Amino acid sequence: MSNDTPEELRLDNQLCFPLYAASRLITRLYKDRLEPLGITYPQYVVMMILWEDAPCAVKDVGRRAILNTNTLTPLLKRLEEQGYIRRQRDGSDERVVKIHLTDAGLALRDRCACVPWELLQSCDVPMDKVDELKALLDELLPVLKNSLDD
Amino acid sequence: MSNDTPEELRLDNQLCFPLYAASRLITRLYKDRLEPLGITYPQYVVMMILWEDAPCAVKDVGRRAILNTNTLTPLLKRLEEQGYIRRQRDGSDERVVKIHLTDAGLALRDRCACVPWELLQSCDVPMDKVDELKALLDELLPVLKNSLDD
DNA sequence: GCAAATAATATCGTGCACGATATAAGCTTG
DNA sequence: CAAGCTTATATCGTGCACGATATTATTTGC
Repeated sequence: MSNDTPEELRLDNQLCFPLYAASRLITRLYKDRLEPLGITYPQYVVMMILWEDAPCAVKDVGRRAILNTNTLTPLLKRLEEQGYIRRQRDGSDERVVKIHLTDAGLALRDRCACVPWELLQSCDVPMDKVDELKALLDELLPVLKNSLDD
Repeated sequence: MSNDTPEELRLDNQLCFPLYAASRLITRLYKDRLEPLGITYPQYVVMMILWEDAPCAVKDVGRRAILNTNTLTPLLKRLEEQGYIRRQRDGSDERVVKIHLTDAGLALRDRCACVPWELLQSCDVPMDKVDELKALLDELLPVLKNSLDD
């Protein structure tokens, strides 16, 4: 019996599926290393942004992480409960909530320093492939952002 | 004031972040085209598997989609409510739930046929880059699966 | 045959992700 | 300076994702 599914609807021919699957698998890999620190992968992304830019408005965190406040507000509240950040209204513009790093939040950076390296070690994927993949994704990302603005 | 964040913790140096971001952006792109059909992107992935393999045990859908029953069971129930599939215990092994396509489920395939092509058109990303990216991801995926089994 | 191990689904709890809507502060323009 | 527009954040509802655990059916070893 032949299968009439057209080629373009076969799972193995999709670009999006391996992207979607790889993203989830990597999040699982991170979990083992981030769970002892009490944070999730999306929280880790937000912390990376804050380690570079804090103090930083919620809006600016969202712009870099490509996340809206409906995702960020509860996530930031959880980070605040953990004691890693402080949320504080900006005096000069009361609409803005600025995110500040606490001492624990800054200290967390040192405890995370080995995570990216350890992760690369754990799955032996060749370094040149990683670089190639990253270059392609960095090219794709702005294109995707643009087509969502239309 | 200098920023002491080590290079490997900078967001722009991560491989995983653009993967995570691109995956989410693409899901948003799909949303516009799948919403009129009443399904989400993960449901679309499951339907692609069923168009190839139905009738098919939940376990086998999960193996291909890389999803466990805690995600699949509710997702499949929603597809059943929409009338696209039928869930039915296997007579020869009562543990197994086989997923069957309904007529509407099969008809949905034709209505989805243009989706992958339309999506590629909507964001003008060059075809050779897409192929390159897909090849790299198909190489990465098995490696990731392996390192999660350890 | 029957207890223990294994296998296939299901359920539960927590945390994203996101469209839609609400709220409140600031800005603008007549 | 007031009505209306814009901006920043928050809230709500739905649907993944997934670790942990429960449930029921089959298989395995004695």
